[in-house]
Amino acid sequence: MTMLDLAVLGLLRDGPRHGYDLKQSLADLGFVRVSFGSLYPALRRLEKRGLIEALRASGRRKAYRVTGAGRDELDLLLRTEPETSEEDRRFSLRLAFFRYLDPGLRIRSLERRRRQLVDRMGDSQRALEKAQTNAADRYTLAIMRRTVLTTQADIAWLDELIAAERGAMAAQERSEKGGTAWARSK
Amino acid sequence: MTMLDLAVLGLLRDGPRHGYDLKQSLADLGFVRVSFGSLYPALRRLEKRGLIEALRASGRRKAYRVTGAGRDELDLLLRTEPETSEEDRRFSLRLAFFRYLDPGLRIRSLERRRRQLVDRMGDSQRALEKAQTNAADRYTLAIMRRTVLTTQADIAWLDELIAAERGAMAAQERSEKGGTAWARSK
DNA sequence: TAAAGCATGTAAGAGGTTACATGATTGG
DNA sequence: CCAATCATGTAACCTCTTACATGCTTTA
Repeated sequence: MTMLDLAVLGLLRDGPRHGYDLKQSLADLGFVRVSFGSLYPALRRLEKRGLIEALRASGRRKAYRVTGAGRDELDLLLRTEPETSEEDRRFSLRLAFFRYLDPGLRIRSLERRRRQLVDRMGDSQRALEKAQTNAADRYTLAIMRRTVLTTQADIAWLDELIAAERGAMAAQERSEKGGTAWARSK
Repeated sequence: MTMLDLAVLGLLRDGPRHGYDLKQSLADLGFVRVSFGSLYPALRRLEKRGLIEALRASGRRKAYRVTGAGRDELDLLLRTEPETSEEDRRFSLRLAFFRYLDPGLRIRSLERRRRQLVDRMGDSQRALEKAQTNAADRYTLAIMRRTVLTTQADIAWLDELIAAERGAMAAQERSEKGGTAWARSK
């Protein structure tokens, strides 16, 4: 299951779409430039695996929708924490489809990600300090400094996200424990 | 010429290295996990193109060094501004080998990069505002906010780098215009 | 009806990953 | 001397990119 497959599956979960149309949304998800030469084969791959199915509504466009198996597979992919090697790219993708993930798992996922980033920042800072004492090349130092700064910013961003998530969950719980009618209707 | 080829060429420019050894440095350059199955073929590719050559110093290790043609190719790659599609990844790699690029071109390259990032931030901010008025999904908004924050941080980092570069260039010029002996010896 | 853009598709080539195989060297 | 690690290499498989081919639909 490639990133592209996951992205397509997630996008189709909202409702049927055809290939040409998906291309736009894929760009928004960070696939700067998905070529049709990879998009159409991806659709056929997913179809062959029974995760999506084609609806020839229009004669020209070929829309696809996710099957039950596809929904199960997407749920599984969203629940499964990715390996370290894929961590970064997968995290953004999973986040894009977080609304399909159980709220409890969302927070756990965010906290796990936070731990990873904190670990990484420790490593980066140590590497930077070591490089500084070794009087490393100016540009090498700049790259390392950037890694530290980027990771810091990412952690701060995650913290906001986690806080918002906790707030939403608390609100959800309040509404479940005998809230008013409007509160129950999420 | 892939990112990997460029990275290997740049690393070897410092001096002969063998494959197993290169793997560590490649990780530092952002190749989280280059497999030997891609590294060794890359070395053979570069050798076939005459950009590097093997020195069988030890019986066990197989060190490579860049040839004259390899140095020319690297210079060309560093001078050439990458296409938009590759911009991000290439920029970091080029920066890692900036010391091999003409100082004047360095600043131009950094400023070009800055313009790209500023453009991108404009796009991101507009996309975010539009999504906010459309009451988009919380996570979609979070991803967009992250893009804006990351780009901002990157611009700030670049500004420091540009300032440092200007400082270094000014110092260089002063030393060239009849400085003292120790200043001339760069 | 001709042009421009929409939409799907395929083929060739390149490169990456995993897994496997193999030999050399070092340390206990 | 045996195990662990160093070090190189190959094969199968998969996916991506580019380029090309093809037909439909809108609009001028």
